[in-house]
Amino acid sequence: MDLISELGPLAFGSRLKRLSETIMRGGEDVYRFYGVDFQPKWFPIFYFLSQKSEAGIMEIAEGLNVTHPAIIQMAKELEKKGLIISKKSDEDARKRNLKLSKKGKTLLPTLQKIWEEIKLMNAEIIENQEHNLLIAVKEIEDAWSEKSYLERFKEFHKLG
Amino acid sequence: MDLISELGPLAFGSRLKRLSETIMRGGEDVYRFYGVDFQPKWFPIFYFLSQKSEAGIMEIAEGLNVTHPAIIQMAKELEKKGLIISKKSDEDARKRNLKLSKKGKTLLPTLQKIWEEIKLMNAEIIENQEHNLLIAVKEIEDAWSEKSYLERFKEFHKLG
DNA sequence: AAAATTTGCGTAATCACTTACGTAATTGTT
DNA sequence: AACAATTACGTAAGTGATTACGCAAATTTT
Repeated sequence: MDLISELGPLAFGSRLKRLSETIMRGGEDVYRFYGVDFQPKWFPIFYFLSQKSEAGIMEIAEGLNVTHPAIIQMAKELEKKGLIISKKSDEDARKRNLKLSKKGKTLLPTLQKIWEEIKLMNAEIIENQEHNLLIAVKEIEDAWSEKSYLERFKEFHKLG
Repeated sequence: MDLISELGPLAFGSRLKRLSETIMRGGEDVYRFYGVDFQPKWFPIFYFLSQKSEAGIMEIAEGLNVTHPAIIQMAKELEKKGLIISKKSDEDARKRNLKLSKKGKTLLPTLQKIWEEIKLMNAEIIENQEHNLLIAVKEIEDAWSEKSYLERFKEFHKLG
C-alpha cells in the first residue's frame, strides 16, 4: 500500500522527486546497455556544450536553470572523464570557459544516437498519456512563477 | 532562456525535482504564516501516525514508500520537537513503535485545518490545469511500474 | 580616476534523502 | 533444539543538488 498516492496534492513533492529519480535511474541503464560510460545527469551540460561549443560557468548555469556550484561539480566530473576541457577566458580574467574535448567530440555521435532513441521512447510513453506530463508540469511551473505560493495562499485564504 | 524546457523528455528528472522543491518550500511559508512550527517533509509520517495511531519504523517506511533510515531521521526531528514519542514494542524486542505525543495530538486539529486549506488551494491550481499533473504523474508511475525502463527500452529498440 | 556596484567563479556547509553495512531478535527448517 | 534465513532497526558514508559566503575582476556611477 502506498499511502502517498491517496493524499492528493499533499506530500506531492516527495512523489515527484521519486519519479524523477526513477527516470534518472532508467537513463543509467540505457547508457550501460550501450556500454557507454556516461551518466544521465551529465546530459544537460554536455548537450549544452554540443550546441554552444564554448561557454562560461554562469552561462551554462543560467541556460540549464541550475546554480553555478552544480555546474562546477558536474564539470569536474566530466573533466575527470576527459569529456570536456576548460581554459581561462582571454577577454575576461574572471571567466573559465568549458568546451567538449576531442574525446567528448568523438563520443558525441554515439550519445546523440542514444539520446534520440531515449527521446523517441519517452515520447511514446508520454504521447500515450491522456494527460500529458510535460504539458502539465509546464502549466504548473508557469502558474507558480506568476505568484509565490504564499501570496497565492493568502489570496485564497482571504477569499475562502 | 531555459534550455531544459526545450529538451522535451530528456533531462526531465532535474526539472521535476526542482518543481517538487518549489512545492515543498511553498509549504514552509504556509506553516510559518499560521505560526505553526512544522515542516512540510514531516507531513507524510505525521499524517500516517494520525491515521494509524501507532506503528513501527518499517511499517511507516513501507507505507510511505521511503527507506527506513529516512523515517528514523524524520522521527528524530519530530521527537526532538516533542510531537511524537517512541517506545520499544512489548511483543517484538526488535521493534520500536512511534505514535503522536500529547503535544502532537493537541496540534493535530490545527494541522488538519492547514492541510485542508492547502489541499483546497492546490486542488484549485490543479483543477485549472488543462492537463492534470496529478493524473499525468499517476499515469507515468503506472506505466513505469509495469515494466522496467531498460526492458521497455530493449523492447522499443528491437522494434525500432 | 576613485569609489561603489555587479559579475564570475570557487569553496564550504547543509539538506533530504539514498545505499551499504552491521547487529540483535525472530521465524523457519531439519 | 540447533542452525539458517529473515526481519527490524541503527549508523555511516555517499549523492546531487542547494544556500551562504568570499574574493578578484570588470563595469558603472559620480
